[in-house]
Amino acid sequence: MASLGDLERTVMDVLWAADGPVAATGLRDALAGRDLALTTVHTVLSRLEAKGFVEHDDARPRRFRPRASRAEHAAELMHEVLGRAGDRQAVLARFVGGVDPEEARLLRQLLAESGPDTPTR
Amino acid sequence: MASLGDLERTVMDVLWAADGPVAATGLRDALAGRDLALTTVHTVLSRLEAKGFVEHDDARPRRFRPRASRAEHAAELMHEVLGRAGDRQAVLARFVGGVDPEEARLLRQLLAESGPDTPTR
DNA sequence: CCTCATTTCTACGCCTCGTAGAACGACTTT
DNA sequence: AAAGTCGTTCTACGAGGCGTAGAAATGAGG
Repeated sequence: MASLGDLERTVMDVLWAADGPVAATGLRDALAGRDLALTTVHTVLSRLEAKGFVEHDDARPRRFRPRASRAEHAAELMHEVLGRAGDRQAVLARFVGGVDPEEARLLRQLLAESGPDTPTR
Repeated sequence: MASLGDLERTVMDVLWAADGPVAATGLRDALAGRDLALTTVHTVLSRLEAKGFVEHDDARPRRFRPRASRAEHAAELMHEVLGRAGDRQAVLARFVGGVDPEEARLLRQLLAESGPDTPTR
Protein backbone atom coordinates (compact mmCIF):
# COMPACT_ATOMS: atom_id res chain seq x y z
CA MET A 1 0.00 0.00 0.00
CA ALA A 2 1.27 3.40 -0.96
CA SER A 3 2.33 5.44 1.99
CA LEU A 4 1.85 9.09 2.72
CA GLY A 5 4.14 12.04 3.17
CA ASP A 6 3.73 14.57 5.90
CA LEU A 7 1.56 17.04 4.09
CA GLU A 8 -0.38 14.29 2.40
CA ARG A 9 -1.21 12.78 5.76
CA THR A 10 -2.24 16.15 7.14
CA VAL A 11 -4.56 16.70 4.21
CA MET A 12 -6.09 13.28 4.72
CA ASP A 13 -6.62 14.11 8.36
CA VAL A 14 -8.59 17.18 7.40
CA LEU A 15 -10.66 15.24 4.91
CA TRP A 16 -11.30 12.49 7.40
CA ALA A 17 -12.31 14.95 10.06
CA ALA A 18 -14.68 16.81 7.74
CA ASP A 19 -18.21 15.50 7.55
CA GLY A 20 -18.58 16.07 3.83
CA PRO A 21 -16.61 16.76 0.68
CA VAL A 22 -14.23 19.70 0.88
CA ALA A 23 -13.08 22.11 -1.81
CA ALA A 24 -9.43 22.97 -2.35
CA THR A 25 -9.92 26.41 -0.87
CA GLY A 26 -11.44 24.81 2.21
CA LEU A 27 -8.40 22.61 2.55
CA ARG A 28 -6.07 25.54 2.23
CA ASP A 29 -7.97 27.37 4.95
CA ALA A 30 -8.06 24.34 7.21
CA LEU A 31 -4.27 24.17 6.84
CA ALA A 32 -3.83 27.88 7.47
CA GLY A 33 -0.98 27.03 9.80
CA ARG A 34 1.19 26.04 6.87
CA ASP A 35 0.20 28.94 4.68
CA LEU A 36 0.18 27.01 1.45
CA ALA A 37 -0.43 28.22 -2.06
CA LEU A 38 -3.65 26.91 -3.50
CA THR A 39 -1.76 25.16 -6.25
CA THR A 40 0.21 23.27 -3.65
CA VAL A 41 -3.01 21.95 -2.20
CA HIS A 42 -4.08 20.88 -5.65
CA THR A 43 -0.84 19.09 -6.31
CA VAL A 44 -1.15 17.16 -3.12
CA LEU A 45 -4.75 16.31 -3.90
CA SER A 46 -3.82 14.97 -7.32
CA ARG A 47 -1.19 12.79 -5.79
CA LEU A 48 -3.60 11.52 -3.18
CA GLU A 49 -6.03 10.81 -5.95
CA ALA A 50 -3.39 8.96 -7.94
CA LYS A 51 -2.72 6.84 -4.87
CA GLY A 52 -6.40 6.10 -4.53
CA PHE A 53 -6.94 7.93 -1.28
CA VAL A 54 -9.34 10.61 -2.44
CA GLU A 55 -11.76 11.31 -5.24
CA HIS A 56 -13.48 14.44 -6.44
CA ASP A 57 -16.88 15.21 -7.89
CA ASP A 58 -17.22 17.20 -11.09
CA ALA A 59 -18.98 20.18 -9.57
CA ARG A 60 -17.37 23.41 -10.52
CA PRO A 61 -15.31 24.16 -7.55
CA ARG A 62 -14.16 20.56 -7.26
CA ARG A 63 -14.93 18.93 -3.98
CA PHE A 64 -12.72 16.21 -2.58
CA ARG A 65 -13.44 13.37 -0.22
CA PRO A 66 -11.65 10.32 1.14
CA ARG A 67 -12.36 6.99 -0.48
CA ALA A 68 -12.15 5.19 2.84
CA SER A 69 -12.80 6.33 6.36
CA ARG A 70 -9.90 6.85 8.66
CA ALA A 71 -10.88 3.78 10.65
CA GLU A 72 -11.10 1.66 7.53
CA HIS A 73 -7.73 2.84 6.41
CA ALA A 74 -6.08 2.21 9.76
CA ALA A 75 -7.62 -1.24 10.08
CA GLU A 76 -6.43 -2.09 6.59
CA LEU A 77 -2.93 -0.98 7.51
CA MET A 78 -2.98 -3.12 10.60
CA HIS A 79 -4.02 -6.13 8.58
CA GLU A 80 -1.29 -5.41 6.12
CA VAL A 81 1.34 -5.28 8.82
CA LEU A 82 -0.01 -8.46 10.32
CA GLY A 83 -0.03 -10.18 6.97
CA ARG A 84 3.49 -9.28 6.04
CA ALA A 85 4.94 -10.41 9.31
CA GLY A 86 5.46 -14.13 9.16
CA ASP A 87 4.20 -15.61 12.38
CA ARG A 88 0.76 -14.07 12.70
CA GLN A 89 0.06 -15.74 16.00
CA ALA A 90 3.18 -14.35 17.59
CA VAL A 91 2.33 -10.89 16.33
CA LEU A 92 -1.19 -11.06 17.64
CA ALA A 93 0.06 -12.26 20.99
CA ARG A 94 2.43 -9.33 21.24
CA PHE A 95 -0.24 -7.02 20.05
CA VAL A 96 -2.87 -7.93 22.59
CA GLY A 97 -0.18 -7.98 25.22
CA GLY A 98 0.17 -4.27 24.62
CA VAL A 99 -3.41 -3.06 24.63
CA ASP A 100 -4.62 -1.31 27.73
CA PRO A 101 -7.32 -3.00 29.84
CA GLU A 102 -10.05 -0.74 28.61
CA GLU A 103 -9.41 -1.72 25.04
CA ALA A 104 -8.92 -5.34 25.94
CA ARG A 105 -12.43 -5.28 27.29
CA LEU A 106 -13.68 -3.74 24.08
CA LEU A 107 -11.88 -6.34 22.03
CA ARG A 108 -13.36 -9.19 24.03
CA GLN A 109 -16.76 -7.75 23.45
CA LEU A 110 -16.23 -7.32 19.73
CA LEU A 111 -14.96 -10.86 19.43
CA ALA A 112 -17.81 -12.26 21.45
CA GLU A 113 -20.29 -10.61 19.13
CA SER A 114 -18.79 -12.07 16.03
CA GLY A 115 -19.56 -15.23 17.89
CA PRO A 116 -17.55 -17.83 19.80
CA ASP A 117 -19.86 -20.42 18.28
CA THR A 118 -20.14 -18.98 14.82
CA PRO A 119 -19.48 -21.97 12.55
CA THR A 120 -16.32 -21.81 10.46
CA ARG A 121 -18.17 -20.79 7.38
CA MET B 1 8.90 5.21 13.43
CA ALA B 2 11.38 5.09 10.62
CA SER B 3 10.27 2.95 7.74
CA LEU B 4 12.22 0.60 5.56
CA GLY B 5 13.13 0.45 1.91
CA ASP B 6 12.93 -2.67 -0.13
CA LEU B 7 16.41 -3.95 0.37
CA GLU B 8 16.41 -2.87 3.98
CA ARG B 9 13.29 -4.90 4.60
CA THR B 10 14.76 -7.90 2.84
CA VAL B 11 17.86 -7.71 4.99
CA MET B 12 15.75 -7.50 8.11
CA ASP B 13 13.82 -10.54 6.97
CA VAL B 14 17.03 -12.51 6.72
CA LEU B 15 18.17 -11.35 10.13
CA TRP B 16 14.81 -12.13 11.66
CA ALA B 17 14.78 -15.57 10.10
CA ALA B 18 18.30 -16.36 11.28
CA ASP B 19 18.61 -17.89 14.69
CA GLY B 20 21.73 -15.98 15.65
CA PRO B 21 23.85 -13.03 14.65
CA VAL B 22 24.90 -12.95 11.01
CA ALA B 23 28.02 -11.55 9.38
CA ALA B 24 27.91 -9.29 6.36
CA THR B 25 29.19 -12.05 4.12
CA GLY B 26 26.42 -14.29 5.39
CA LEU B 27 23.90 -11.64 4.49
CA ARG B 28 25.33 -11.25 1.03
CA ASP B 29 25.12 -14.99 0.49
CA ALA B 30 21.59 -15.18 1.85
CA LEU B 31 20.67 -12.51 -0.68
CA ALA B 32 22.46 -14.23 -3.51
CA GLY B 33 19.45 -13.57 -5.70
CA ARG B 34 20.27 -9.89 -5.83
CA ASP B 35 23.97 -10.36 -6.33
CA LEU B 36 25.05 -7.45 -4.20
CA ALA B 37 28.50 -6.10 -3.56
CA LEU B 38 29.62 -6.63 0.01
CA THR B 39 29.93 -2.90 0.50
CA THR B 40 26.30 -2.51 -0.44
CA VAL B 41 25.34 -4.89 2.31
CA HIS B 42 27.44 -2.88 4.71
CA THR B 43 25.83 0.38 3.68
CA VAL B 44 22.39 -1.04 4.26
CA LEU B 45 23.44 -2.43 7.60
CA SER B 46 24.76 0.96 8.71
CA ARG B 47 21.51 2.55 7.78
CA LEU B 48 19.54 -0.07 9.60
CA GLU B 49 21.75 0.49 12.57
CA ALA B 50 21.22 4.25 12.39
CA LYS B 51 17.49 3.60 12.38
CA GLY B 52 17.83 1.39 15.43
CA PHE B 53 16.85 -1.85 13.76
CA VAL B 54 20.08 -3.76 14.12
CA GLU B 55 23.20 -3.77 16.22
CA HIS B 56 26.56 -5.45 15.81
CA ASP B 57 29.06 -6.99 18.18
CA ASP B 58 32.72 -6.02 18.04
CA ALA B 59 34.04 -9.41 17.02
CA ARG B 60 36.32 -9.20 14.06
CA PRO B 61 34.10 -10.15 11.28
CA ARG B 62 31.25 -8.04 12.64
CA ARG B 63 28.08 -9.91 13.34
CA PHE B 64 24.71 -8.25 13.07
CA ARG B 65 21.42 -8.97 14.73
CA PRO B 66 18.00 -7.38 14.98
CA ARG B 67 17.21 -5.32 18.05
CA ALA B 68 13.65 -6.54 18.12
CA SER B 69 12.03 -9.73 16.91
CA ARG B 70 9.88 -9.60 13.84
CA ALA B 71 6.78 -10.15 15.94
CA GLU B 72 7.73 -7.34 18.30
CA HIS B 73 8.34 -5.04 15.44
CA ALA B 74 5.05 -5.85 13.72
CA ALA B 75 3.07 -5.50 16.94
CA GLU B 76 4.70 -2.15 17.57
CA LEU B 77 3.76 -1.02 14.11
CA MET B 78 0.19 -2.09 14.66
CA HIS B 79 0.04 -0.12 17.88
CA GLU B 80 1.49 2.86 16.13
CA VAL B 81 -1.13 2.75 13.41
CA LEU B 82 -3.83 2.32 16.01
CA GLY B 83 -2.49 5.21 18.04
CA ARG B 84 -2.26 7.63 15.17
CA ALA B 85 -5.76 6.96 13.96
CA GLY B 86 -8.10 9.02 16.03
CA ASP B 87 -11.01 6.82 16.99
CA ARG B 88 -9.30 3.76 18.38
CA GLN B 89 -12.52 1.92 19.05
CA ALA B 90 -13.70 2.31 15.48
CA VAL B 91 -10.37 1.05 14.23
CA LEU B 92 -10.40 -1.95 16.51
CA ALA B 93 -13.95 -2.76 15.47
CA ARG B 94 -12.94 -2.69 11.81
CA PHE B 95 -9.84 -4.66 12.58
CA VAL B 96 -11.51 -7.55 14.36
CA GLY B 97 -14.22 -7.48 11.72
CA GLY B 98 -11.53 -8.51 9.26
CA VAL B 99 -9.76 -11.34 11.07
CA ASP B 100 -10.55 -14.83 9.96
CA PRO B 101 -12.35 -17.17 12.39
CA GLU B 102 -9.23 -19.08 13.24
CA GLU B 103 -7.48 -15.97 14.41
CA ALA B 104 -10.56 -14.67 16.11
CA ARG B 105 -10.49 -17.78 18.24
CA LEU B 106 -6.85 -17.20 19.02
CA LEU B 107 -7.53 -13.61 19.96
CA ARG B 108 -10.34 -14.58 22.28
CA GLN B 109 -8.02 -16.98 23.97
CA LEU B 110 -5.23 -14.47 24.34
CA LEU B 111 -7.62 -11.91 25.75
CA ALA B 112 -9.13 -14.41 28.14
CA GLU B 113 -5.70 -15.23 29.50
CA SER B 114 -4.81 -11.64 30.20
CA GLY B 115 -7.99 -12.07 32.13
CA PRO B 116 -11.42 -10.50 32.20
CA ASP B 117 -10.93 -10.26 35.93
CA THR B 118 -7.24 -9.53 36.04
CA PRO B 119 -6.89 -6.46 38.24
CA THR B 120 -5.54 -3.38 36.50
CA ARG B 121 -2.04 -3.87 37.68
C1' DC C 1 -15.84 39.21 -24.93
C1' DC C 2 -13.31 40.11 -20.58
C1' DT C 3 -12.03 39.13 -16.03
C1' DC C 4 -11.22 36.32 -12.25
C1' DA C 5 -11.09 32.06 -9.63
C1' DT C 6 -10.04 27.34 -10.39
C1' DT C 7 -7.67 23.74 -12.35
C1' DT C 8 -3.88 21.47 -14.71
C1' DC C 9 1.00 21.31 -16.14
C1' DT C 10 5.66 21.70 -15.31
C1' DA C 11 9.58 22.28 -12.37
C1' DC C 12 12.85 22.46 -8.75
C1' DG C 13 15.23 21.30 -4.56
C1' DC C 14 15.70 18.09 -0.78
C1' DC C 15 15.83 13.66 1.12
C1' DT C 16 15.80 8.60 1.08
C1' DC C 17 17.45 4.42 -0.79
C1' DG C 18 19.82 1.12 -3.86
C1' DT C 19 24.11 0.73 -5.41
C1' DA C 20 29.01 0.52 -5.19
C1' DG C 21 34.09 2.35 -5.71
C1' DA C 22 38.02 4.01 -2.92
C1' DA C 23 40.44 4.28 1.04
C1' DC C 24 41.64 2.34 5.32
C1' DG C 25 42.43 -1.35 8.75
C1' DA C 26 43.38 -6.01 10.49
C1' DC C 27 44.89 -10.92 10.24
C1' DT C 28 48.06 -14.50 7.65
C1' DT C 29 51.81 -16.10 5.51
C1' DT C 30 56.23 -16.26 4.20
C1' DA D 1 58.41 -6.99 8.57
C1' DA D 2 56.44 -6.83 3.88
C1' DA D 3 52.80 -8.17 1.30
C1' DG D 4 48.56 -10.06 0.20
C1' DT D 5 43.75 -10.88 1.36
C1' DC D 6 39.52 -9.90 3.37
C1' DG D 7 36.44 -6.94 6.07
C1' DT D 8 35.07 -2.23 7.25
C1' DT D 9 34.28 2.66 6.70
C1' DC D 10 33.79 6.78 3.75
C1' DT D 11 32.10 9.06 -0.02
C1' DA D 12 29.22 9.41 -3.99
C1' DC D 13 25.88 9.07 -7.53
C1' DG D 14 21.42 8.35 -9.78
C1' DA D 15 16.46 7.48 -9.32
C1' DG D 16 12.25 8.49 -7.22
C1' DG D 17 9.09 10.59 -3.70
C1' DC D 18 7.40 14.75 -1.69
C1' DG D 19 6.82 19.72 -0.41
C1' DT D 20 6.48 23.60 -2.76
C1' DA D 21 4.83 26.71 -6.19
C1' DG D 22 4.88 29.50 -10.84
C1' DA D 23 2.84 29.44 -15.56
C1' DA D 24 -0.50 28.18 -18.54
C1' DA D 25 -5.12 26.69 -19.62
C1' DT D 26 -9.95 26.50 -18.62
C1' DG D 27 -14.49 27.78 -17.37
C1' DA D 28 -18.25 30.82 -15.10
C1' DG D 29 -20.30 35.35 -14.46
C1' DG D 30 -20.88 39.91 -15.87
